[in-house]
Order: sequence, then structure tokens, then C-alpha cells
Amino acid sequence: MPEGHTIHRLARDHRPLLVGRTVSLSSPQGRFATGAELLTGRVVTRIEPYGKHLFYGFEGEQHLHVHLGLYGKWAGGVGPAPEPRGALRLRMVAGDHWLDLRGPTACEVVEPHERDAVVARLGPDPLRRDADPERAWARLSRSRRTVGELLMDQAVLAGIGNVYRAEVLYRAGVSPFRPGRELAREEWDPMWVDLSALLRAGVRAGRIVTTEREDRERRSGTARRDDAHYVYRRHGLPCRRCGAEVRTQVMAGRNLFWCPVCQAV
DNA sequence: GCTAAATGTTGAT
DNA sequence: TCAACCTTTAGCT
Repeated sequence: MPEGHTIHRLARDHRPLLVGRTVSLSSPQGRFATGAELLTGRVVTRIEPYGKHLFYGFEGEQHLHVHLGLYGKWAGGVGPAPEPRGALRLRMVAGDHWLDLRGPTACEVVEPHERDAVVARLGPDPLRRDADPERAWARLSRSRRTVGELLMDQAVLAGIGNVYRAEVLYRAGVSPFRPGRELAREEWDPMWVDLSALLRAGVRAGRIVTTEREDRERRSGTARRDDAHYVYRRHGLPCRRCGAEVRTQVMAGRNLFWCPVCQAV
């Protein structure tokens, strides 16, 4: 489930398994091999997430660049690795641990300047300590594009996907159709803070939960198991706060969800 | 069992 | 704007 929280969680989980260790890499899928085997025998020096991109740094200043895309997934375990099945793009083995990568959009060995080029075209990532929210504000506040489009643009903000877009706008009470330039600074600053908090909670939980505990508890009598979101994929259902029907419409190529009452303007 | 859709991006039209 | 990439799952039958 790859928005930024998934990528940062993977970096956190993979560091103790890989950093400082000699790793062997193989690409059983063959036809999608991207030279990863050439890194076999080298030591992993660091693992860095930027937005939805993940970079595994190796001795010799080369990096393995991974982008999970829509369906990419890592699996792993301890002990002998299972027989490779299906489209297994990459297997990494370090000591007792094995890690299998399936279905990524990107899995390639890159030079430092290529890594830098990827990072350079990304906006600030709210999960990174070195993120500069002013860069995002500079883009948002000058744009005629809608805030619903801007939040999905990785050059404006890195790591936000379709779930966080819908949920953070709902929590801010901002219409996705508002042009970025009509967003007030006093509205945007709390949204950045909220995004950071939601993403951090997502890293901890390993999934996206954007509803407040009180909201979930208040509804507990009605026993909906799936109460992790306010509006995402809830079109046609009543808004959890006002009861109006949650709506959906394609924006920036993805299904947008919003409450027409709570997010009227 | 089958189909459609899904938390994403790229490159062609 | 749309197809392609490629995997999993939800919701049908």
C-alpha cells in the first residue's frame, strides 16, 4: 500500500537487516533484470526514502532505486528463501534474511547523479527531517491548479497519494476544487503539520488511519470494521460528521472523494 | 472462478 | 487523455 508512509516504513524495517552487511542480489524474473546482480558481494551503506522513492546505497557509491508504483511489494523472512515463483523481480539475501520484490515500477541500479536527479524533482517530503515546507507553499500559493491536483503532484509535495489527498483535505475542511493560490497561509500551515502527523502515524501503524479516535469510538455501536478513513472510497455513504453523501469524481487521473458540505469551499 | 479496481508513474497520442 | 506496467483483492457469479 505504497504512499510515503509505506516507503519510510520499509526503510526503517530494512536498515537493521541490510545496512553494514554483504548482500547477494538476483533477479529470477530475468527479463526485467537491471544489473542488480552486479551489486552482489557489496556492503549496503545506507537506505534512504524520499517521498515514494527508496534508495539502497552500496559500497562504490551506486544505488538501487526502487519505486513500488501501484502494486509493488516487498516480502521477506528468515531462513532458507522459498523457491522463486512467478514474476519475482529481485531477491536480496543478507545473512539469514531474504527479501523478495514483486511488481515495482522501478528497480534499477543508478549512479549518484541519477539519484540526485530523482530527488531534485521532488517537492518536500513531510516525513523527512530536512523537508522545507516553504518550497511547497511557494508552489501552492502561486498556482491556479486546484489544491486536489497540487497535493498529488510529487514535484509540489513528495509522498502524498490518493488516500492522504482525500483525507487531509477533509480534515482541513478545504474543497479539493479550490485553486492553490486561493489557499490562505493560515490554512496551509496546519495542513502541512497534519500531513506530517498522519504520515508518521501511518509509518508506525503500517497502514493509513486518518480518523480520530473519538470519531471511531463514537461510531463503535454501529460496528463498521472499516472506519479508518473519513471520505476515501466512501462515495455514496453518509459523511461521518455531517451525514451528507460523500461524493467522488476523477481528478488528476485518480478517484477523488470529498464531502460537499464539510468541504464546501 | 471471473472481472474490475486499486494507495502510482511513464510515455505515447 | 489513455494505455501499459504488473499484482492483489473485493465483489460478483
